[in-house]
Amino acid sequence: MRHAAPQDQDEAVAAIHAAILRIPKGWIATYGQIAAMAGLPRRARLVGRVLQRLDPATKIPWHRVINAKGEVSYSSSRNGGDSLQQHLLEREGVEFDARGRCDLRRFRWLG
DNA sequence: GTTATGACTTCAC
DNA sequence: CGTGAAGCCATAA
Repeated sequence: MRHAAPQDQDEAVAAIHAAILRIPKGWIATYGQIAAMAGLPRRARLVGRVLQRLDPATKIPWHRVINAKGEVSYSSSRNGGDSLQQHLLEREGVEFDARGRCDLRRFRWLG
């Protein structure tokens, strides 16, 4: 058989969603961390791609997912507001720097 | 088929 | 801590 896993990618996306949903409130996780706990060690980019393509009314706490720099990633065509994500995190107790960065070693979810 | 781009990561300077 | 370069993977043209 040539195709052993035709919808393998779909499972990966589902795993990413589950991992993000697993993040407790007031904590944050990086793309690489999410990818790793989802079983995708080298697919941090895939996580970002999934988050950009998910629905505007999703129940996924996408605002808890940030990059390795501890800052909220921004896109040219992101849907919604620019400071929305930071605002949501601040609401959950995450402190942000004046530059829009937070201390990863303090708020990063260990899993 | 190749080339370019992107909600990324990591190392080196 | 900032900037630059290389790496990895999926989507689009």
